[in-house]
Amino acid sequence: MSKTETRKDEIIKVSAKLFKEKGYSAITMRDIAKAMNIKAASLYNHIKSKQDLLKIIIISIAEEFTIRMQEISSSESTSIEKLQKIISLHIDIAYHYPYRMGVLNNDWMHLEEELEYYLELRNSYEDNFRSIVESGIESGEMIDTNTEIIVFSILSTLRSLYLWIPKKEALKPEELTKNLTQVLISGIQND
Amino acid sequence: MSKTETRKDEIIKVSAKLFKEKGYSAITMRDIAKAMNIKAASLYNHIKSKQDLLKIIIISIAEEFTIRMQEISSSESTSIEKLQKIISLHIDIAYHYPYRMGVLNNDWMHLEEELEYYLELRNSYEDNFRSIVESGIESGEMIDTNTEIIVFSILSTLRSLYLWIPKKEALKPEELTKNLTQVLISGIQND
DNA sequence: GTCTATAAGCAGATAGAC
DNA sequence: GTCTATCTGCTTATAGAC
Repeated sequence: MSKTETRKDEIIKVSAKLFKEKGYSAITMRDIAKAMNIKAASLYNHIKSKQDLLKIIIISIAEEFTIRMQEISSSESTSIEKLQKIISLHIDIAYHYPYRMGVLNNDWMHLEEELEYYLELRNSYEDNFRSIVESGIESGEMIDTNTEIIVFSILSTLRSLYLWIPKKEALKPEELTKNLTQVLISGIQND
Repeated sequence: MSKTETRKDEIIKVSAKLFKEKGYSAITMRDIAKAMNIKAASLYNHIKSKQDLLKIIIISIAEEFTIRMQEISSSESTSIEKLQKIISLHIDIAYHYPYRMGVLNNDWMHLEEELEYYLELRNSYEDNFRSIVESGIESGEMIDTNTEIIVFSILSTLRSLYLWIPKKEALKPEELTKNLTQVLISGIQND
């Protein structure tokens, strides 16, 4: 990342925030321009198209998830430890890019040329996640229930973090990681 | 519910499916008409406006959630039992109205006149949920961790069920209820 | 209940001046 | 780098024929 924020970076930041709030389709180039106090035509001096904005916002973050998941997957750890690292990964990204996370979750289907590539990234991510859970069940670290339910349940929570993190400014990332790990892995019931 | 499905019911059903797939803003009246093999103008013989469709889809299901949550909240049960009933409630609605659930989750912000009412329903629902968890912690049934994290984590999973239920036709609702309850309440780690 | 025709406005994007 | 002016096509919705 360069030290100075370019005009293009600023446009991407503002767009991500607006897309997250109302969705890609509901936001117009005039909305983005207005939020930056310029005219819509001026945006095209910095970006190619509205679709170009969506691509930049989604693909960068999807690639980061996939790469870091690959690192976790191939690390020397127990399955439970890998799960803890996945939780940390999601919390880290949600803290840094809450708006992009929202766009990734809700507007990926509006990608045009990059849709197929995005789906490959997502499949790679989910396959790694599934393998980790399967290994955990085989090794006896995790309960022997339906793998898909475990993957679905944990991923649903992690993918929704972007909605929740900006609201609770009181909770530090370390605190959140600790508590969420406990809830997701050990459950909420007292023995 | 009447026995015969009216043309209006059919329009609502088709709209919910399309809205769920691409979002309210991305779907045009022409898209809905085309999916029904009629012209867009004909839709207006049955419904007032596009916004009217959104209102019907979202408010009906939001009211059902709030009413049934109220019943659970005021029932004579332990907190853990109430949580099990909430899980069943979400699975039940997600099985019956997967498309509406998607629209409720992702397009509520496009409600116009009914937005405030929707937010009241949602707040009522979440307040009841929070109270149940707080009671569970006080009574010692649940671990004494951050209430908001427990509420957020479970609700995130339950609200995403609509994405997942149509995919796994093999899993019966009873089976899903049993497994999901175990994962959400007891966790996934073996002792 | 569906159609054609059309109104009135808004969308993304470009050209060219400054 | 931003502006004004503008093109072209699409949007929701209505009027009125059948």
